Amino acid sequence: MTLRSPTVQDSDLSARTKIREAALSLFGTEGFAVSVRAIADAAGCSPGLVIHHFGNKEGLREAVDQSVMDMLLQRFEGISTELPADELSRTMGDVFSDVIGASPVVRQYIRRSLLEATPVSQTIFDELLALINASLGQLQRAGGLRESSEPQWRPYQLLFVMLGTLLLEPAIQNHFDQSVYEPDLRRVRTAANYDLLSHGMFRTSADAAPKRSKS
Amino acid sequence: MTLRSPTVQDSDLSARTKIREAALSLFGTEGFAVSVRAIADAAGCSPGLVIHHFGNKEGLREAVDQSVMDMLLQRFEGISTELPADELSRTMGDVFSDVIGASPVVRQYIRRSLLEATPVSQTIFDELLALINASLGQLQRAGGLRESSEPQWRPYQLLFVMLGTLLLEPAIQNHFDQSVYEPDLRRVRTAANYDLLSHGMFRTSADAAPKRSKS
DNA sequence: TCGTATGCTAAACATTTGTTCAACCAAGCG
DNA sequence: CGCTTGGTTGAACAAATGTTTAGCATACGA
Repeated sequence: MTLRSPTVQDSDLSARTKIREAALSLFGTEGFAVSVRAIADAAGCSPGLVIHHFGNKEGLREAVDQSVMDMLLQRFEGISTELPADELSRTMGDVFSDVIGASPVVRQYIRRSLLEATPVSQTIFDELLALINASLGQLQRAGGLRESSEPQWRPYQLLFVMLGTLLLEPAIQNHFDQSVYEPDLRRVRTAANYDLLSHGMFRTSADAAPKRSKS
Repeated sequence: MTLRSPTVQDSDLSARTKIREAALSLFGTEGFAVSVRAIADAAGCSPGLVIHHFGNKEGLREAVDQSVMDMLLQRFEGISTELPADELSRTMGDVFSDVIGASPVVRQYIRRSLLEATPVSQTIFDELLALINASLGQLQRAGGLRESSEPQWRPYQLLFVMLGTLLLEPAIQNHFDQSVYEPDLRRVRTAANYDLLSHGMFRTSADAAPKRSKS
């Protein structure tokens, strides 16, 4: 503890990081109930070192949460919502898919976090919602949104469509040969989402018989 | 325990059921890592009895899974997809919300199951997908669906919209005063979903300037 | 009535859990 | 060189875990 730069938490060189990443992976696949010994094995060190670095198991969880959050927030920084409206609505899904779905390990961890009521899950959720609301707001101002009697649910609907594949990935994956996060599949999914968000999927009577008189 | 009908597995009267329901609740809230002793306490019996009735902890999990599946499949039986097309598209969300979201305990258990890769989760998912595909097929035949270049993703999109609130309930709930599964909120959500599925939410250039020439 | 199967418990068992502790090693520095 | 400091380990510990076992009560059939 003699010379540490006051900018970040501490020396994040080798073993500490390796433990944290092993924990990220194992928490995601096995849940928080996974043993410290299993994490230590995966990191190639002794169980004692895990405790030495993170105080206790809960401290390790907080460190993992923090690292995931940092990564996500940093990626969010790079997203500009200052795009032309039609561009924005078309690329929103792509950006989301990139930011959230990049690494399988992170995907799994986020998935597991989102259904428990941990602080990090709430933060991720709120952050995503804020991003969506910013985009929707800009779209609204640019006249890129249909009017609706119940607009309050739109951010959530958008979130559902964009997070659906992430949340249900384990079940969905069984219906596909290649990973549903392959670039190819992601592209057609984004296109399908854009189509849904632009026109819906039900054909209404107004659509079926396109007349001029009905608004 | 004198007269038991040989139709079902065994005497399902009191203690066994109480253990199973306690496990259903605790698995949902705490995860499968919850201790047998905690389950026994919640059921008001000894830990030994849990093992006596279900063999081991894994057997208890299977029994809980089975009971949830039975309940869901039984409710699915009651759903008729033989409705007029416009009626079907309008009530689909309601039915789903009723069937899946009825009990908070079951909701939480399903949520936890769907994110993990257990057999029961796959069955629930496939069952939901089959139900949706049946509805979509009927809608398609009745001409109630828009044509799309990527129709393969529609069942999943529908699933995402309908399951989104269930999957993200813990995070969403923090943004609302009353339960998001209150009848009132469920109604406006269903309406909002119907609106989204019917018309989308983005205003396309075709919408903005309604001309006759463009297909 | 006896015998016996069943629902159930309390205590004990072996294993696994998170955590602690004493010691060791390597590196930096006087 | 000696001395300190921090990363690291292996063994140990207390608590919690899933499970087993012996025994108890009760109810039913013979």
